[in-house]
Amino acid sequence: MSPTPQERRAARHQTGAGSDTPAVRRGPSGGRKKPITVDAIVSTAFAIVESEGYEALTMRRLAVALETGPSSLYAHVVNKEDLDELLIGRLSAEIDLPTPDPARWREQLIGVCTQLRDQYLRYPGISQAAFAAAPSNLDTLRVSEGLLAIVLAGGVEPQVAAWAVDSLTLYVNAHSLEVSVANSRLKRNDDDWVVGRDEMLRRFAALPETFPQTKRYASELTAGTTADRFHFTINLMINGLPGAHQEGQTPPS
Amino acid sequence: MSPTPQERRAARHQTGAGSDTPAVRRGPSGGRKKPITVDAIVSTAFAIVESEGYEALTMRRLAVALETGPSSLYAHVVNKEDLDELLIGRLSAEIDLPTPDPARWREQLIGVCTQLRDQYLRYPGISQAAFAAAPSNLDTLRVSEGLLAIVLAGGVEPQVAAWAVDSLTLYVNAHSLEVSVANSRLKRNDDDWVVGRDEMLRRFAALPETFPQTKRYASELTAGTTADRFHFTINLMINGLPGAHQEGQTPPS
DNA sequence: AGTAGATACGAACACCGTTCTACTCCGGTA
DNA sequence: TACCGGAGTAGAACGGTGTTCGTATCTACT
Repeated sequence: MSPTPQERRAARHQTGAGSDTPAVRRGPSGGRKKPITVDAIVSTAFAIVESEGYEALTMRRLAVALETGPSSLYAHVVNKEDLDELLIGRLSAEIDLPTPDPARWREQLIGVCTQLRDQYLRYPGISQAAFAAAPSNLDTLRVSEGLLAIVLAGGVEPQVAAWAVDSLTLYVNAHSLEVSVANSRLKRNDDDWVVGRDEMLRRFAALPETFPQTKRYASELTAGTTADRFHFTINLMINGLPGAHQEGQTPPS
Repeated sequence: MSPTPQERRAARHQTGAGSDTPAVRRGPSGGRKKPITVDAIVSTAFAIVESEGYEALTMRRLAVALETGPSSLYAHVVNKEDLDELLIGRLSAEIDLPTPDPARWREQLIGVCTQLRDQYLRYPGISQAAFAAAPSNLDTLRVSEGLLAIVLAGGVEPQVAAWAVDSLTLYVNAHSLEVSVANSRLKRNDDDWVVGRDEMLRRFAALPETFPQTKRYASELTAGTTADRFHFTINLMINGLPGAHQEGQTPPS
């Protein structure tokens, strides 16, 4: 009874929906107002990541926020890796997936990807955890299922659709991670990190003649916000999909 | 004279080609056969990453391999972060860039991306360092220049070309990182990590009815090697580029 | 010959994830 | 009612990390 953290983790994977014990309150609740639960741990972790970034999320920092010791966490969580999985699990659980509409499948796809990006950027650096997280998690699998359904609704061949979903999610992760580290770089300004676009243009202009294209198209290289680049790439991948309803054409009805 | 590591790093960025001091041999070479140089540090680091993975590359492990103490490294390298930058710098320096051929620009692009992936996978997990590395490094900038030249040779509009190069390199990094962590996962098998394709198929089949598409197309979802998926995505992005010579058509000559 | 400067390195600091062990308190049972 | 097993809570500690400080050593120039 009262499953160990290891058993909880196993239940979160594909081994069927684990029979949830009612979790009767046991043990000491001495000077403690609120007992430590997995949910409380995850919520506090999210608060830390949101305000201080993912790299500030340590077991000790988390324990302090919960007014306890680091070892107390291990009664509810297997690992830090396990905690990471819980985080991206809850994050994916809050993505809402539209019912696939064959006429609007491309924008639906963009919508879900944008949701994912927004969540990742809201909790800076958390996409690093998403890279390590197992795809066997039920919550992340739910998002994959939703994406796959949308692409299939677009009439894309199943094999292409399956791989495209993986490509898209991987790119969303990568983009979010890159933006997150760039943002955290310019916060701690001690590093010689190029900040503004004009500064970047000046550096490109000062480049030796070995970089002709970079010098020539410095303006294009530094143009656009991160959001612009995000939508550009997502569109690049989606438009490449040979769906039944191509190139924004409406179906023959 | 004898630039500090900070100055060396600054020279590696875009502040022109730093005047290289002849680096006359100074200091003690007591019981030491070979002096510690930046080059020796980087080479040893590569050897460690190649054989034990990026996560095994610690300052202490590196110091042991060089038969010295950890603090000795900081005379040549600013940071671990700086060491990472040196690593991906040398890695990019070994990419050979073809002279752009407008007739073969797509395969040239694939070739360079494949080279990058091979290097990243040869040193497992090093793509993590590539994410954090500043794009202002001269060696990485050389690769970007080469890629941009190829895409431009394909007749792609400059703005599209500039962004596409970024998208491509970001995806190559992400793919390599994902493959690396997956490989390192199945080495330390203590985790309940799904290994084989058949095991994955069985898990997908055991999924609840909430995952209809995933169950239906489990075969497609688990099909293909990582290399297959890599080339699929690269082609997806490249074929989406509206170049002058579209869809494998030969130019009108 | 002597000194200045560059190099090397041991010791230590603060922090990390994790484990071991003891302790406290509750619920069910005799 | 008394008790006792077990679940939840912590404190202390272990091995590991990146990094800094102070000091010792050796070379090259004055």
